[in-house]
Amino acid sequence: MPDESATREKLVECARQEFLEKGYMKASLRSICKKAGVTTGALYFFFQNKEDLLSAVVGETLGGLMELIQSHFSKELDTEAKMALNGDASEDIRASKEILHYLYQHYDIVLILLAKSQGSVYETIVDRFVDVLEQHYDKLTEQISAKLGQPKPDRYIIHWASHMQIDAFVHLLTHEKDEEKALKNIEQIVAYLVAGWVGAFARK
Amino acid sequence: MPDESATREKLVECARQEFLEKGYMKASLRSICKKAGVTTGALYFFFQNKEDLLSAVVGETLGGLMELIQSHFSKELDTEAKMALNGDASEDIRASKEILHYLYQHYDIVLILLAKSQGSVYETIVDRFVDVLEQHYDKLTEQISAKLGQPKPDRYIIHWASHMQIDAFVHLLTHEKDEEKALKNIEQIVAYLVAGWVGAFARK
Amino acid sequence: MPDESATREKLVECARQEFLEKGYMKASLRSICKKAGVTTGALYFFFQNKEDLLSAVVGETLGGLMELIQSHFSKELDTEAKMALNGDASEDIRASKEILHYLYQHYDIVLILLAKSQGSVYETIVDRFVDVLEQHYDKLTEQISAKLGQPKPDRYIIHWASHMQIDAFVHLLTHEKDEEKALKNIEQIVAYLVAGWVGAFARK
Amino acid sequence: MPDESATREKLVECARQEFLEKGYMKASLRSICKKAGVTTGALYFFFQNKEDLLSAVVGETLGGLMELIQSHFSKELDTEAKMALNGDASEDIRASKEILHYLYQHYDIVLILLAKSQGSVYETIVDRFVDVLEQHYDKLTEQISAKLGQPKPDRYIIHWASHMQIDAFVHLLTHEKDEEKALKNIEQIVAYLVAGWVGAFARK
DNA sequence: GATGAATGAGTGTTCATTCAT
DNA sequence: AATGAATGAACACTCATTCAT
Repeated sequence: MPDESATREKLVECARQEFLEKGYMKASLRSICKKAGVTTGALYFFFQNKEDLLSAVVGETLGGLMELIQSHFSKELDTEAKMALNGDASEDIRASKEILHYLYQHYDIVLILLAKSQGSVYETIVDRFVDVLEQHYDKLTEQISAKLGQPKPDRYIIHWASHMQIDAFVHLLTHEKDEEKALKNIEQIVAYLVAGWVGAFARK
Repeated sequence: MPDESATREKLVECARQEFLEKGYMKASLRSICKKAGVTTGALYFFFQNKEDLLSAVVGETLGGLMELIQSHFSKELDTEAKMALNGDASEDIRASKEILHYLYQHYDIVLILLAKSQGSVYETIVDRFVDVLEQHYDKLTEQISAKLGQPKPDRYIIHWASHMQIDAFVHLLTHEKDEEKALKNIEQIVAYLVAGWVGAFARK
Repeated sequence: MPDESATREKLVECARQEFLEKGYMKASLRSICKKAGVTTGALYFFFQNKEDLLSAVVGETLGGLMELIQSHFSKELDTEAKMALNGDASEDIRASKEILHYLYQHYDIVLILLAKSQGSVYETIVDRFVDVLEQHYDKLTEQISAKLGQPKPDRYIIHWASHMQIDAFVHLLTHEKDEEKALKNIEQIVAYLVAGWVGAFARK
Repeated sequence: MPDESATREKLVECARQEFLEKGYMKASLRSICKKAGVTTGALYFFFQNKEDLLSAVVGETLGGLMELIQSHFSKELDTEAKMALNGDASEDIRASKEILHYLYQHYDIVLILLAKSQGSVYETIVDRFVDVLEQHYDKLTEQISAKLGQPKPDRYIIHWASHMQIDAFVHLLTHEKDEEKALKNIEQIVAYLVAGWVGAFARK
């Protein structure tokens, strides 16, 4: 929004391609500039350094994604707990599809974030997503265990399951380029994960 | 086995440390040689290039691991199918623990393989593990679906679940340094995963 | 006098800080403009180049200093020669204090000139001060040697002693931030230097 | 002594020229390598960085000079004090000539050290020389003042006079390329400085 | 078996300066 | 009077790799 410079936009666009192709570390600023038809000096007029350029590529999308995830996983838990007890995964599926849609709308950038950002500040971004989910599931299992009169799953298993859920998105993205097919698959994945939670309670 | 040169071994050992510390891409051959107290020429006498050195570090352990996994997931499926139908996960747990034990015995190298090999041939190693599991589960679900008279889960969900299972190991390894604790956690994970399979069948 | 632009003044002010902090060579025009809140284009509207900017910072003060020195060392020499012969250094001390006061009033700029101008036209400024003194002492020693009937000190020693006198100011400035203390020290320095001249005559 | 590589020596030699010509900061490693007919990689095989290269150029000579100065100014002071009281500067002259000879034998390098090292670790090297002299003169004036029954000159004036003495060497070196002429001049300089000390005592 | 030396292309980054608007 | 954009050359430094000895 704030910037309308054509050169800047061309740089961001070429950087996106380069990061996607080679990953952050192997990406070459020279190569990006060459593609964009400018000199390195021009790049450094718009961006402070390599990492800042990555942020420019990724920032907006990341912000939106973070918001989306938080909005889904920071809601009132009561309804969700009840649905979970009834084995109703419809809400989970709806949320997952919404997120998935966002991911596919920003396909390249999300891929850079999740799989090509090694060596940058974003290399641990997955962990931050996991954190959000983990807090959500911590509270949710708390409620469910209270209602069931059964012990809550281990901290570790909650963390792990949150991780798995994020990994499920990553996997979809990296293995299925077509959004429609991905949307079909996500339903089954959610079914698997929901059933997994059942196992997590039963076991304990 | 084939090599008994002290220099070679020192190089491999120092390379292991360097790869573990910095990851494959950021690892410096110079730095490895310095630690080993030899010159780069010596390194290039024993190894063809950087990647070959990584193979020397990782090869044996990887081979053993591949064998172990294959031995577990290429057996006769009949018994396993029956156990699965009875909800008996004891065999799965036993197998998982055996693999986990192997992973912890070769902790550093496995970590390099699974989390520090980006930029090398091994960056897709996880996929090869997944392949083995996928083939196994493909056949297993075939049998189970036949016995249940229910449709088999999708190809994708089989692939994905296999991936999740491998990721579970990766997660354990990277989040839990202590083998004993990891062994406790794996039980719950297996419970979760087994329950997940149930969900995968039910859905379809 | 000639310029009243607020931007120009801000630039000169910020340049002064930067030059003082980093020295001429390491000073960055970018950094100066940033501090001043303008772009490099603005700087180049007012100044031709980096050196011209330094001149703007330093020019007026340098001019005043040059005048002051010249006014002190281009006077009639007769009286001074007589005082010197009587061992009376009071006039020298007075002059030195007046110059020193000027230096401390323009502390930053003088410091830039004397110690931070390497790489610019002013890196040899000390030599120009020395020239003035040298001419003065050349004539003065001429008179004194005539009156004493003793040979004049060597050209070199006259040049050197002039240099020492300038260096004395530089040293004071760089080692003593407080003007009052500097004023006390200068008396002893003058005593040292005057006595030195005696030695210069005696020797020859 | 320790190194006999022709390339290394050529690099050191070319670096000496470059540092002398442009000063440390403006010296370009590229340019040095070009002159030496090697690539930058070769330079970095022998030296850790730009500063290390400067050390290689300057180190030995600096070590020798430091020793020489220390050997002259760390001796027993008793004789010197007596000579000073008798106005006998012959020993001072002898020492100064010996040092001066050393300086002229290593003309280029000394010049680099004293006048071209700004931006490197050596930019404050003069201060270290001054320190040695200052300590020497502190003790010497102590003895002399005791014998004279007169107060010792100020700390500041001792520091300053030490500085002047070093500056005298710097001045000679930078203004007189011919050692023989320099040797003649030094006698008069010493006479001036010795007389100056007399003034320093008288004043106080 | 291993060294010491060297290559050559590459890295991200900074700089004073220019100029159309 | 000043901006925003861009140049182009330079910088110190690092890398995997090679090879004569």
